[in-house]
Amino acid sequence: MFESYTIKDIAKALGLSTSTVSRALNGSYEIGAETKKLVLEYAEKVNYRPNPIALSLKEQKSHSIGVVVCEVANDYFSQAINGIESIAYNRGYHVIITQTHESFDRETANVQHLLSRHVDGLLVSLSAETADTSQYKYLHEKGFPIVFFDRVAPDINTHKIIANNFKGSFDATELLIKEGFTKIAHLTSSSNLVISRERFDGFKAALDKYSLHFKPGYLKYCNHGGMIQDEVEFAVKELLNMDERPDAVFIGSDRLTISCMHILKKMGMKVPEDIAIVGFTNSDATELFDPPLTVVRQPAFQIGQMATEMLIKTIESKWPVEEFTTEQVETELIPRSSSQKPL
Amino acid sequence: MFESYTIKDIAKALGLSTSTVSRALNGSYEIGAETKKLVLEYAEKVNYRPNPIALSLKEQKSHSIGVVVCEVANDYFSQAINGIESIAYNRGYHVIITQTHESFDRETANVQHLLSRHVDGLLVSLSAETADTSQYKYLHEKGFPIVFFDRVAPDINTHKIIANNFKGSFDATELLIKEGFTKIAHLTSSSNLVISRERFDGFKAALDKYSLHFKPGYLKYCNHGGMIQDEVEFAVKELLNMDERPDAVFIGSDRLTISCMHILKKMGMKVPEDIAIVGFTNSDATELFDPPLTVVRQPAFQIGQMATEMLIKTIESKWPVEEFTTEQVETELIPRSSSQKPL
DNA sequence: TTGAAAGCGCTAACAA
DNA sequence: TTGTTAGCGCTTTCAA
Repeated sequence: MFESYTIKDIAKALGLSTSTVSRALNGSYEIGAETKKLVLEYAEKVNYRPNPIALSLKEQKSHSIGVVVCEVANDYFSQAINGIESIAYNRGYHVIITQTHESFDRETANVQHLLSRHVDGLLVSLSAETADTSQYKYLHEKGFPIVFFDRVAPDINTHKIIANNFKGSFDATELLIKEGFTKIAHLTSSSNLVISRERFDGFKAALDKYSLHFKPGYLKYCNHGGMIQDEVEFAVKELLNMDERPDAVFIGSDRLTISCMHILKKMGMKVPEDIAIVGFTNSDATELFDPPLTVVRQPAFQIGQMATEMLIKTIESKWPVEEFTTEQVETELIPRSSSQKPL
Repeated sequence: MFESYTIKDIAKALGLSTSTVSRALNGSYEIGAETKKLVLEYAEKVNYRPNPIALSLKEQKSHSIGVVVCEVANDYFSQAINGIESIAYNRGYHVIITQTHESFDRETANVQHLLSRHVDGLLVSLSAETADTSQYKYLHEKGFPIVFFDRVAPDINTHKIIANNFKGSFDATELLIKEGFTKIAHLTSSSNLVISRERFDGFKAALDKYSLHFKPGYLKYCNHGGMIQDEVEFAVKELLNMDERPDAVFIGSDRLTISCMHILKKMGMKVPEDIAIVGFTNSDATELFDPPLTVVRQPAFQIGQMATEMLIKTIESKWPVEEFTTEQVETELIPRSSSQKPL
């Protein structure tokens, strides 16, 4: 084990009491300038580092924040985590990341685990399976700091930060319509998720604006968020086997977009000739795809940063926080060939 | 703050002493069956969770492991972290992730930060900039558990886990040679990294086997690991502007592979017509590229798992660990069109 | 079989 | 200005 100096060691070495040393180290007023200098210099010399565990025990705070996401190996989330980490690091918090793999049970277990670790707050993006948010509601009512990002809980009035999913979807769908596509399907994540609802609404609104009839069969949910490959494949095939096969599909999630492209490729379908594609994704490799993919991109890094700032502010608030805000950030539509109407 | 029951609460409620409760909870022998049952039932009822911070303070262990990687938003590392998390979670450790962004200074700060947090051990993959590994050497000599993965420190005799970079590179290069390419360049990460050396050696060995002359100008290092876009662009352009322009390039890292593809696309170069490509990358979207990319893939998830298992074993060893192993895992070459000789 | 008490590193109320 | 002491939650020796 790697050990370091304690306040006690310093006290002993200098012939002082631990409280004096503590005071010197913490820049208290009630301390002699001489003593203070002495302690500080010695502490510097032996490279003294306060033991955060002891501090945590004392202060009843762990200086850590728990993160609940479906997966790290997902461009959106890895970028968001990057943002989370950048803020937390500077503010002296450490970040404990847990993955749900889109399972509600795993999510519950993770939250329990994080609580038992006494995290000071939670940054959560719900799993695709999660329909029941009562555990969060309970915590929130007890005054425990929680910030939701991306996949938020609709029925909990706490801080939230989300992309403008409606507009992102509207714009993407409108792009397809303006290109001349009329039979536009929508492949999306779990119907449990608010983002799925919002993205559908944006999609539907664009259809309505151009008086295109919405065909219920053109809407496909993947309730496991695409974690089960068969689920996506089944949905895509159903779409392609319809009597009136869609000529374009707007996809509502990162994982689904990439999965769908794999499936289409495997089936030998040509994009955009056989079917045009626009999808939500934060992968920066989509420009290199065949064809280059038209995407809706979210500012994941900033979302992570904002969520973390909000959370830390809530954690450190002297007063119980009663006012909660929902921040919305804009998405970016990047038009490329996958959404172009073939001549 | 969200609070939970303590051993003291239970003791008070049951009219017992804290030590008795502690014994009951820990399945000690020296306890009456009745009392034990009573305590256990009550603990269950109130959903008692031991305070890990108090435990850490007592045991002088934090039950956390520190991870040092260059970036989370990188397919190789996000997959490795996934593996790390999967093991750590089950073994009751939590994982603190830090990112170096390929900077040595940031790496040093991260290690200090992790140590001040009293992590029980370190899982590290060096930054591209890191030439000086003395901080690790110092810790290792003090008996502090460290496991290196992927980007290992050559001069420290501790546990390491790496891919068979030599063979991965040899196979990739051989594939290009067998296809008929003769002017093969090598674009790789920092010359500080052992993996760069190993990958170069594999590359060179394949050249030698087929009696192809190695042209020093065909070797390009990116000492910032591709974090600086200009650095990659400069290297690629130099390669393309050579009198005897290479007809293929073997790329030694994930980030570089994707960057290089972006640059070639921007320059309007055709792959593999103008230049063929094989690259190390763990992205699962490369199949969708134009053209589909021939890649060397590492079992990142397993590497993360193995490294974590080794680390936890070292941490929990009763005896000072003296024997260190270097585990090697095989890479996978996935041939696709980017390495095919045009007819 | 159970309880009292000390101690892990630190802070802070209280005393001097 | 400095020291003494208690206490954060828990384990563990020692005593009963």
